Amino acid sequence: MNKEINKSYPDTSKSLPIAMLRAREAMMLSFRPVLAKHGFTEQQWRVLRVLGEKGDSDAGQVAFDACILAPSLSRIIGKLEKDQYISRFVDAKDGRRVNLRLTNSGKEILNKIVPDVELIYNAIQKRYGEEKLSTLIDILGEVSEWRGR
Amino acid sequence: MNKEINKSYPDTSKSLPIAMLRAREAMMLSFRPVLAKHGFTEQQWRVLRVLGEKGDSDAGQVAFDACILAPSLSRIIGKLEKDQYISRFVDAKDGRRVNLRLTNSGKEILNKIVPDVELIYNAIQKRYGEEKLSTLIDILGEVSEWRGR
DNA sequence: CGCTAATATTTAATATGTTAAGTTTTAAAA
DNA sequence: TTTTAAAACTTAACATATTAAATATTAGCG
Repeated sequence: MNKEINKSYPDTSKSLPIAMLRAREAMMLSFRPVLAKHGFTEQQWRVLRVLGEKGDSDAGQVAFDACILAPSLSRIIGKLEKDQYISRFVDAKDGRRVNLRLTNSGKEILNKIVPDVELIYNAIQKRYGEEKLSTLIDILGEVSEWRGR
Repeated sequence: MNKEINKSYPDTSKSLPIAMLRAREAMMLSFRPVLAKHGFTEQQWRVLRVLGEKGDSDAGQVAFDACILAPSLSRIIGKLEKDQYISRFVDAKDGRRVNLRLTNSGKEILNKIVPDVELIYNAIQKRYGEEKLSTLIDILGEVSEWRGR
């Protein structure tokens, strides 16, 4: 009887945003404990990773790469700097920009965590196959280009 | 020169969690303003949608369907109830459970927002094609089954 | 039936997400 | 060059995310 009433509403199981949220959450349930073991949140970890991968970057670039909004990033780098994992200094050529750099301590912890994270990722890859995951990443990449209407 | 140093780190562009975050964010940039226009956040909207689709449900079910953790849901339904979009009452058979129901006001606003949201979704579908998006949702569904290690 | 474990939800504390407004610095126009 | 607009961050305010602990209720067991 409720079926009749609700027939007109769209099916959330076909909602792309929710589907992505669900899938992401399933994976993070594996990753988060590993990061927490080392005392980092998911977002703090993304900042460290991005700096490790791309080297010194300004805050705007890190925000984009780590997919974190500027206001959030400000707080996050504040804490990471306080804890001595990164250093922060204004750009010499453009006083508006803030450059970020991993400290030695930051590099060390990064090298310590990466293997644990890779372990999980490899398990996921073994479970679903490289091809399927590669297809997934490709389509996600395309959808990331969406710039509304 | 930085390339040498960073060669050992994994490539975030191949990180599934980040890829999903990015793609999701691209779509939400279109959806959020529509919801904001009606005074709802993304999460509040998911709760309304789920109740509209599945009818009366207990909080635990809504939490699962809307992919929102219980503590967050508690506050969200607190606000939605205060604003008269949903009603909340303890289950008659199990005093631990809280049942949620859309009010008439909630159904009205739902019917008002759904078309706007569908409009955007249709544009996305036209842009990428049903087949590709269907493939995407399928793979996301599989990955959602991950119960890691 | 009474005790203990398990469930469903809520509260609390800290961190991040989101939008708007504020600062400082740079770029561009008049 | 002076004024003005834009850019890059930061701060602020409110909402949500995450984990842990507290509450209340039900289920199971002896």
